[in-house]
Amino acid sequence: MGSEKEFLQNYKLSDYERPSVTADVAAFMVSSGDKTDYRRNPENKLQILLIKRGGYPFKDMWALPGGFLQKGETVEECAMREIYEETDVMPVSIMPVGVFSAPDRDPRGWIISNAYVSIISEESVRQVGKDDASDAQWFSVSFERDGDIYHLNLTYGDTELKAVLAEEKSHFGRTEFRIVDSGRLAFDHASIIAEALSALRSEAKNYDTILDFLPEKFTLTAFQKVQETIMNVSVLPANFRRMVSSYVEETDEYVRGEGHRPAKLYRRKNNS
Amino acid sequence: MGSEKEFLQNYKLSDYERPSVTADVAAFMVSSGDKTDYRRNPENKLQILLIKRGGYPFKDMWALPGGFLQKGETVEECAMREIYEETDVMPVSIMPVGVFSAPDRDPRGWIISNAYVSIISEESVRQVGKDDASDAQWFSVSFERDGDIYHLNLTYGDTELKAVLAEEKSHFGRTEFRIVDSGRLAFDHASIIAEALSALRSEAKNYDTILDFLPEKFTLTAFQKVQETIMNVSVLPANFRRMVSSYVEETDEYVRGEGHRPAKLYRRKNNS
DNA sequence: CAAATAGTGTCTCTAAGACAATATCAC
DNA sequence: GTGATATTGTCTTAGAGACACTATTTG
Repeated sequence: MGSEKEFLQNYKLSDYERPSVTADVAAFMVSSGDKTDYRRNPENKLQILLIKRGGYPFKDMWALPGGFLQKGETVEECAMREIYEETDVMPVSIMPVGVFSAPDRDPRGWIISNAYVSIISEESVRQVGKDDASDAQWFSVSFERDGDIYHLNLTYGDTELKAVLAEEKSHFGRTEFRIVDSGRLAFDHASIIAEALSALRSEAKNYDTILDFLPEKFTLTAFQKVQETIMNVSVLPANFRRMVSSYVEETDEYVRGEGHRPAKLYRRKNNS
Repeated sequence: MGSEKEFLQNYKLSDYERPSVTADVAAFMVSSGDKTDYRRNPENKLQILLIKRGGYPFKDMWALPGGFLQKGETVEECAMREIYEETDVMPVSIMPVGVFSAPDRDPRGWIISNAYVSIISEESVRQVGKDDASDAQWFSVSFERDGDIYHLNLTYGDTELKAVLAEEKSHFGRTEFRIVDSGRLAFDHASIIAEALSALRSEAKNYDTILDFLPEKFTLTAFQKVQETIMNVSVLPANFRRMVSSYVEETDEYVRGEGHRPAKLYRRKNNS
């Protein structure tokens, strides 16, 4: 053991070239739209946080929030820090999507990206407030399959980003995507977003994952709408209630004044 | 666009310190043990490939195969290359497990590891042949839960590595493990192996994943034994057959001379 | 024949899907 | 009352688990 100490004292990491390492985060939120009818419930939208790039390369194009790994932090911490810096919200949960390390993926040089999905509850963002002049904006997401081709459409106000991707390979329940048209998204971020969505959808079968999107107290209909928005499916309310019954517990509060029967508020049951 | 070109010509990645990046691979194989009884089928064992370290740090301790990312390759390619260099076998499939980037995980300095699970079919390794004097050996794996504590036991001949881990947090179907006792495994590899096993088990519910462990032609009993070995469960043969029936198709060959009714060989059906 | 595995048929049980019916509110 | 959502109950169906039974081989 003495000689291991000795070895380490003299050790110098060799001068092989090293890559720069970044963490990029696809941060998703499910937002309830505005009420159009006093008694009809609003539609939900899946949204993703994008940042308008201020400098080269890809100046004025939209990109995922992210940044370089700093010494002394883990990659997860870096990812959480980037989201916190952009939104003032600490994400509830974060999930690795994959490593993007194609040698030519960044025109500035050898930079590999660790991609994460993060889930942010609408309530926390609402409290912080959105700045319309900011370079960080929430885009509505649609991701549709059309044969072997996938269309990823991201919209915020008049800004529409339309990326086209092709299914590359599918392994372990997740799919890799090749960019056909990056649709004004910076770097390879179109494929990162596609894989992040694919990962999110395959996880969203798990009700615990969905619960991370919700505030502390919620109605079962809100719970259901969030899952339907993420998964892009629909379930009969009666069956949904039965299936989540072991994940939630009643409170004695109700949501009133909605123009229809008030809904009981539930909270997450934190058992197994 | 002219000015982006100009920007890139003058761009130099800033002199922030960069980490070294490695890929480490938990390569698993399911081996059929030796026959003890002329008519009884042999037991199966789940095995993992470990390398005895020749130099410091952790000299003479066992570690996962892995190595530094080289310029011009992706992290996946690096992981596959490392396995190929150690076994002469190109893995059928490879799955990301996570990024291990705790600042103090490697005494040599700032080195982050991208961990992968890889699945190797016994047949391909048999053909290449094993070298008993080699520093690369297949260890039998047992990973048992005991309350909040997990015991990871790896054995090869007289060599027994006994690591103890604690469940750190469980998110998205996967669990993170904190090392209580590394059991003579180098670096943080005990926790990488634990997480790799946890990831493998959660994927092994998918029959396609299991099929990657098998040779081209196999009996349904072999198929079942491999799944039972990985998942550490048991299923009634009748039900297993029914459940995999859509994944396989018959050949007209049989395995004879086993002291009991010959089993039909099947092959993977490559549909949907 | 004995011992072992290979393979088939069928009953049961459970969880998900379908759907009908009732409850309760704001206007 | 009307129109909307909230909530409950029950029938149906698909798939997994249990288990009894038959088939086929080698020593």
